Amino acid sequence: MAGKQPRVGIVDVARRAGVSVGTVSKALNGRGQLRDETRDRVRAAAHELGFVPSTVAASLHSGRTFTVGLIMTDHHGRFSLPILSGAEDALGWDETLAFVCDTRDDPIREQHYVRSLVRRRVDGIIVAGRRTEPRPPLSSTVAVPVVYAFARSAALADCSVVVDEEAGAALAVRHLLRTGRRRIAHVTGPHGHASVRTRVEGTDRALREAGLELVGEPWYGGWSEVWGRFAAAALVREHPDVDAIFCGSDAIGRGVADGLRDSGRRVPEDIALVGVDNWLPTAEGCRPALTSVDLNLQQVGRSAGALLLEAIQRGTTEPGTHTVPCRLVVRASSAPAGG
Amino acid sequence: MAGKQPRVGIVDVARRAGVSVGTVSKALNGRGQLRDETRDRVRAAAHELGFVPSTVAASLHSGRTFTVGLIMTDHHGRFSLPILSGAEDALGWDETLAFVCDTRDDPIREQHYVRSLVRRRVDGIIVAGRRTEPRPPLSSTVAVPVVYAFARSAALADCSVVVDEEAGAALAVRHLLRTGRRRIAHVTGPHGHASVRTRVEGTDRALREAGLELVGEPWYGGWSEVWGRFAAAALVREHPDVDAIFCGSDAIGRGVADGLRDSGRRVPEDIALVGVDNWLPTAEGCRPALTSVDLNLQQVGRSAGALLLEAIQRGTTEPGTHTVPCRLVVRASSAPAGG
DNA sequence: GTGAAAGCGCTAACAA
DNA sequence: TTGTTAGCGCTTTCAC
Repeated sequence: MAGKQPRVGIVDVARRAGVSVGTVSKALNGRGQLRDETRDRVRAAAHELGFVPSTVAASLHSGRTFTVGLIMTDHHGRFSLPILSGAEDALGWDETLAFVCDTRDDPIREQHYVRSLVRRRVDGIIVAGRRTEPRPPLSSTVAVPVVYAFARSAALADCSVVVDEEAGAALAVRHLLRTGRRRIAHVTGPHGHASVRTRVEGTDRALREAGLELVGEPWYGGWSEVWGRFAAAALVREHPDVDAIFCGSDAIGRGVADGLRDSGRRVPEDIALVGVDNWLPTAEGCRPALTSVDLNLQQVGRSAGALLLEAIQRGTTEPGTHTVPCRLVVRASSAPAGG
Repeated sequence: MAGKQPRVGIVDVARRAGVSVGTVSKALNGRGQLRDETRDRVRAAAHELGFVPSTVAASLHSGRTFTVGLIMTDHHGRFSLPILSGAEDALGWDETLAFVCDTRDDPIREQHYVRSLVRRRVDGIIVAGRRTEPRPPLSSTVAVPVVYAFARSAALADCSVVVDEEAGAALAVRHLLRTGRRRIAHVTGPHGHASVRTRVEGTDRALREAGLELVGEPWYGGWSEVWGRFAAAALVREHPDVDAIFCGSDAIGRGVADGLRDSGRRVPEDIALVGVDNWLPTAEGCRPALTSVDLNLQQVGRSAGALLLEAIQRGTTEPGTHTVPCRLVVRASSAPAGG
């Protein structure tokens, strides 16, 4: 449909309403002093003509486009979509629209996108990471406010919003302790990942605070279910008395659940489980449903959006790393042993 | 960082290079006839000043923004992100950027987004569905080309790109037949879903072509693993001689796999399994890994992008429903019984 | 209360 | 080969 019929512009509306373009502008934007009658007449004319004002023209004048860029690096959007959704909440989804750019892990592509965004005069950029290691900042020549979300910028003066994973891990462990578990093990992802190390720290701290320590060493491996299954089997062989396992991700947790069942252990009766991510397809598909640490990504997005908005309005970002807490979502996998 | 230092514009470059703005424009866009020396001098000046041309100003003049809108209705992006990625390929990701709008299933919100997109003068809009039932078209007053992807528009004259799910189902069934299965059952989602009915048709057709028919009736239920587990148990009780199950989704397939194992059946030795979606977390997490019908969503996006591009350039869309074939991804769950 | 006119940053037709 | 100028569609002083 449609396409080439010449668009109706403000002058058409003006002609139709029998006023000047200036008046139309004022009428439609509710600015200036106009007689009600005039305002109504203009509105009517605009409506009849199906006039849709062009923000690109307005932007040219105001310097603001009410547009932001979202650089994402996780093609599936598991992290970046919740962040986008939160950012929209903060920026006003009915005001500000987001260009979504999937870098596909290509730095060249990322650079292109950034240039593209700046050329389009976005008001700001949110850079959403997929891993939590600090990431190289965008070229400092980008004359637009930037907020990093989930993965902070390696430049500490940049504005970043991250998840408090250390506290999240502690949350999980304290929950297990509260439900009566004492012999807690930890099966997690690759030692090379910052997330993994941070979560180990949180785990250790919570246990230490309770005068306990981890059963065995953390089991480092991959993020996959396969790894979880394997680790579970090995773990119960090595530590038959373990009564809870904190898993570094929901996928691992799910694998562990299956592995335990294969080994003849019941979840949660014999062994309680907690995962991380609260990714519904996995956590809820798990048997039994998996208690999980939610990373609050939407909240990360909201904070990032709010900080960006401030930066846009004040002209400068609140520098430093801002932290969002985790949230525990309790499901069947961690019911008290006595329950 | 940055923010308020007055932006460098084309006039600054002109002054710096000692030429007029027209010359700068020509030099930077490679248009007109310029001495090489001049062109270089301008480029140098632009570079030194960190000049980034504003596409918003250019758009005002050209009428094109090199920008499209992507309306999505699946918050997690499982369908729309691959579509976006394909669309970018077709539209040229380095040329055209996409505003991504998650309607959150709210028609009001959708309408707002559409108005917002039109105000921003996007060159076109892609509407990505989450289910395959024809969806209500955008208001016909939208004076911008629109292509519907995955879910076609209820208005047949609109331009839509959909997946050939009927053929996809037939593909799955023929694969099972080819690997020596004869007693094939079908466990699928809610009968109310168009996808479900279409896949049943494809299943029936492929069986009929082989002179066979479905074992029992299709098992309609939900899209969940829970349903798959339940159905598997009931199915083997009712039809102990079944040797293959075509599942309406990977989640169902995974549930079925678990249910069969619980019932003491081996996959694929006793019973082969095929799912739909080829969603890696599920298909590859499945034990054994699940053979699956890939919906080729990226290809859907590519087609949608290409059609949109044509529409933008020619000023009108290729009307009608365009179809993209499925693709079978073979994994362990459907290995020949004899293998 | 309303209109006229000067831009916003860039492009392109026309002059020089 | 380069400069001048008239817009693109809108906002906003400043006159009337």
